[in-house]
Amino acid sequence: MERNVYDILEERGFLKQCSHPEELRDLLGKEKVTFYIGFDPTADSLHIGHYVALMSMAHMQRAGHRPIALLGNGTAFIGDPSGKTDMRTLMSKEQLAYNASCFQKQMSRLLEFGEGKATIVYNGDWLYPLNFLDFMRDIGVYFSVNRMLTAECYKQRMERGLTFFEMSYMLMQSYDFLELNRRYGCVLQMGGDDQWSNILNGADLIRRKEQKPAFALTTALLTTSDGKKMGKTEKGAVWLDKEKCSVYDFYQYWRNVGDQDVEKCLSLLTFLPMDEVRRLGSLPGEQINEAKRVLAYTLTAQVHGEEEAKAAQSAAEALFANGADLSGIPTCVLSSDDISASGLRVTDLLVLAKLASSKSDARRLIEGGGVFINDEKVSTVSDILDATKIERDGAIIRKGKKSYCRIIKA
RNA sequence: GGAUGGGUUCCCGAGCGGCCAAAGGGAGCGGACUGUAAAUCCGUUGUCGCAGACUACGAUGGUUCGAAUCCAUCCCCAUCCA
Repeated sequence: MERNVYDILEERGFLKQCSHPEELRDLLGKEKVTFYIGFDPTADSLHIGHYVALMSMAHMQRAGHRPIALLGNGTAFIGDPSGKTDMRTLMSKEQLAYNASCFQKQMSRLLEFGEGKATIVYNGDWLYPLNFLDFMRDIGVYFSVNRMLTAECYKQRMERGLTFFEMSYMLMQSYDFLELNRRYGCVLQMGGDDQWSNILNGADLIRRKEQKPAFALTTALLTTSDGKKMGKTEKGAVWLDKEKCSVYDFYQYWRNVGDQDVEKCLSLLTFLPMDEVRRLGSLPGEQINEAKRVLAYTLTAQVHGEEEAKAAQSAAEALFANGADLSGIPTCVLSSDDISASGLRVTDLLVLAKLASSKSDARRLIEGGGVFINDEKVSTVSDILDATKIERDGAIIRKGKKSYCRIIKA
């Protein structure tokens, strides 16, 4: 008898809250369960926060259950308000459709799609045609405002203000669950712990309206040991798309996680057996770097493939431990226009290499002594790179200790 | 709809006619120290070839030699009343 996936999720630290733990565990142990997680396609790539959710889906699928990835092109049309303070930006249906297709591509690396396997659905399919009055009569009546306001997530919002839309977001998400229950016999919704009340209410809706069992389960959010959100870089989120976050940067991000966070990352983001995870996580002192290498390599390989991961790893070894292969580090190819426009001034090159956000920024970096070319410190702001250095293998320009870019002539 | 208080740089938050590119904190970046970690200390954080100029304090106009600071209109937000 295989292990119950519920126990696996629990052991790996995914489990946060569950509406009916015993009942759900039993169910997962005895039959193929259809479940779903929703994703709002508000960007053209998934980021690492989504990845935890994908991992939980993958574990479920490996245990024989059937995942549905719901793409919220309907809900995202208005914008998800939870936790956001900034204005929700309105997105066109076309943009949402494009984003959704990007999501789908990235998901297929971890989930197996096909007949009887994982499926992708779009909630716009049923939300766009929805009639407001019907919806209120059929669904709205099941939601008590009093009860909603006692929910923790709304309590916090009460201080800053709450719009009617935010209240109804829960109804829409609950309705999604109901719709999936009817269409696909979906009985479980999973998601990040911040989604708890939305998910729970969906399950309740099914139980009340359909008189059928439905379950809610939330998984841990990726946070650092001091409770901050993980997956942020200077450029924003850690994206899964290598155009938005280079493989090298991706690798480096994990290579540099805090000591306290390695074990958690290994267990949530990789499939390594737990005793190995625990062994790596408890390595003392400097040896913990071994765990970080494993994490960085394994996760990069999962997301970008073995080849890319190897390149990133050897580039990292090359730069930090004087290895040889530099092919994997980010490279900036200069056209002859770039060369004449920049005059090969180091400040301009830093901008071209995306190591500095502006020339002013570049200047500050140089003044602060943080810029090196082929390991020689750039001492003055007005420095110009010798044109012969970008021939052949090019010049390695470095910002600080960890950011590199190879400058090479086209 | 009415009353009151607000909208400031990445975030929080001071400033309330010139000394403001704007205090302080957070976060980021760089340096030192290290283990490509954390903590700590130092520097830095609008743009442009630096001095200097330009663009910025919800939006648009106005008053002033001079506005983030005063006035008008508008838009948004919070609290209370309906």
